[in-house]
Amino acid sequence: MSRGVKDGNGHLAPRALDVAALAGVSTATVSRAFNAPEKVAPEIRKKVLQAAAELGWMPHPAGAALASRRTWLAGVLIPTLDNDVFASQVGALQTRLSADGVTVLIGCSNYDADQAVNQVRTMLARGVEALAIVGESHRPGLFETITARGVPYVVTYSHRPGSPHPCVGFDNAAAFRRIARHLLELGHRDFALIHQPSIDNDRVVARLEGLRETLAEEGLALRPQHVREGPSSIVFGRQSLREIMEASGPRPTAVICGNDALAIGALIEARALGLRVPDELSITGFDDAAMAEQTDPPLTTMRVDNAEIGKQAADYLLACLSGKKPARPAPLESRLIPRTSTGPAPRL
Amino acid sequence: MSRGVKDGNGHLAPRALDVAALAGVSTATVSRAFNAPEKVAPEIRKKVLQAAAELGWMPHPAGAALASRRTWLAGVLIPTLDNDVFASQVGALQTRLSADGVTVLIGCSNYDADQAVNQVRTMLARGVEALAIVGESHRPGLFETITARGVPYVVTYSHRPGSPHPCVGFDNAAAFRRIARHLLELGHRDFALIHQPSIDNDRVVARLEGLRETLAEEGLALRPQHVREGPSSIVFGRQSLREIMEASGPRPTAVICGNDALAIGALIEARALGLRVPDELSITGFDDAAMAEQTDPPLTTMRVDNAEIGKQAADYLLACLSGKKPARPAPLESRLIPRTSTGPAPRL
DNA sequence: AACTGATATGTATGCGCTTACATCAAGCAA
DNA sequence: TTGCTTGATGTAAGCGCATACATATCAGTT
Repeated sequence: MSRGVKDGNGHLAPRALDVAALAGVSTATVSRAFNAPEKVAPEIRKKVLQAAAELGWMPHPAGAALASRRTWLAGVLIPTLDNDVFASQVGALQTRLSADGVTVLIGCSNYDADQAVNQVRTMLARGVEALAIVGESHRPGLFETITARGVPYVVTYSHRPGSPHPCVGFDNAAAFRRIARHLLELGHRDFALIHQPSIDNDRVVARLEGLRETLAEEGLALRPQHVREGPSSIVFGRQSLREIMEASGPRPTAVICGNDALAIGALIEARALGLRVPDELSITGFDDAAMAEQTDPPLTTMRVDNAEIGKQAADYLLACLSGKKPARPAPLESRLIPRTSTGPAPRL
Repeated sequence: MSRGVKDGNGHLAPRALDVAALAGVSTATVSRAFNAPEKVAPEIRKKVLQAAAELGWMPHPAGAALASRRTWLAGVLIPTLDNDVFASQVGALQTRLSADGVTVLIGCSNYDADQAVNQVRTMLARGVEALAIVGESHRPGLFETITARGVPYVVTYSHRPGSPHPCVGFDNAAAFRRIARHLLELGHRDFALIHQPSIDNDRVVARLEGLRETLAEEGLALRPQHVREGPSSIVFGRQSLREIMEASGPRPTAVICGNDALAIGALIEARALGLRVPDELSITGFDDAAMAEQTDPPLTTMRVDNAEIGKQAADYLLACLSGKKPARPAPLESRLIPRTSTGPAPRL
């Protein structure tokens, strides 16, 4: 050990040179023993590994990154960790990437477009070599910043036909079309909608469009007083259902909710209002959360495999990193899970 | 630009030297303009910043880390992101740390002690300068590895009196003592317990001890057939309550659950069994999840401020990083939220 | 005018590692 | 034997930056 710098314990941090000395080889061989084992004679490699273990040495990532121009870092931009949907995407992404030695940096935008840009900048400054970004409605500069750096990226959670970006996700519009079809087939003609904030959120916007489109095909539309937009909480679901049911004019026979929390709120409030579900009112959710099949009645909802999104996004980015030009991923399926919170529209 | 290395777009990545040339200063001044603005004349600084913006330059983290011996990286080890409790801790930790320029690396152990050690090793190899670790029951070597590197750390989520580690969290044993007291005061004498896996989980173990201890003070104990350990899911809660109620011998009048999911399951099953809550059976949860106040009846549970844990852990680590020897954090409060899933024990 | 001290900037070294290239040894064909 | 090839190892040059130290500048003193 040749330097004076000590770590917090008064020990000297070993370097490749120390390992090399102990093993009786050069630093080049030490490096190769770790990064290109096939180029090193087995017995030499063993000596190096043993010396490293003895000194507790690991390659210093900064030195390695500098010399090799590889950071083995990837970033993921999500709205928040406080939502299972994104948490499981991140979890799966990380599991897959770390299997290939890539470490994941997480950036949360808190649903704020400016924070999103900042987070991406920060991750880029950290040297991430690939990025997964939830959604595609971001500040204009965001994707330019990324491509200007030549960093491969993938948009997750949504898979809009015609998007200029590589995406891993499902077609949000199609998912809501599916829900609408389900209810139309049950004879519903009067719909209400309770959904999460749509600003800067292309997933939500796409869903609304899918819904409007499908209703329009039947000459139907949502009455403004039957649409509520707000935080995706049980409480907002309850409050919204009450307001919708108290509004003047004809009552809806089906309430479509942007996620299961809102739907559970609606379900609870329906009970409080003495409305029988599904006899008098049908309610749908989205996500198929664990709670959805435990409600009374169990909730009809759409199931999306978020872990699969994370995994496929990771696969795509890994392929990019290994120099391939992978094909654009195919859209994932979202699946209607019909339970008993939906039923035939009540006879007039 | 002097080198031949190109990024993925065919552009050359600018370096401090390029910025220096454009601004007509030395690289030292460029560095100072970013890292020690007060040492640079305002108009020169402005020129440098402008040149950097023009070239899209940001300090390369590897070079910076190598030269300054600072990585500005911290790690957090949690069991899983799939649990709100940990997700919000991480979220708050990250928010606080990133405000001070520290990036967070996340390691998930998936409740597996070996993975925990590996994740910590990986993060250490990445150069993290501080670590937050959920819980203290880990493989023997884990904390030694950390201290051998001289890396400051903090244990989160639990705050056991007498722990050798600095902890940010609440006293799990005390929290369950509180629950037990609450039920004892209501006159309950026959208890059941449904809890999550206790292996490698000091938080759960501490809670069980707190409970056993408090019951023992009254000469009471849990009958083995009234204790169920398994996954913390609604389904397991349901199934467990059924088994407990079907067991031979006297029935419990109160069921204590390890978290709200289990309690909600128990609540649902109680209804299915035709048991009136709280008249015939009291049920308690833990965590005070959003759903807890929406159940029928609303769930009596313990509230813990997980975001506060994350924030305080971050504060502690930040203090360590700035060279202080901060005092050991005080335990946080967990608070009983009495709702109507608990009531007086039924008369015999 | 000469000197002092404070402040701003430049010079040059090295952080720990990877890797192109040089070197060397050994095996084999001629 | 010689020359050539192949594979294993060493040599040494950076990677991009921060920073100790040297130098320059200038205001204020005497």
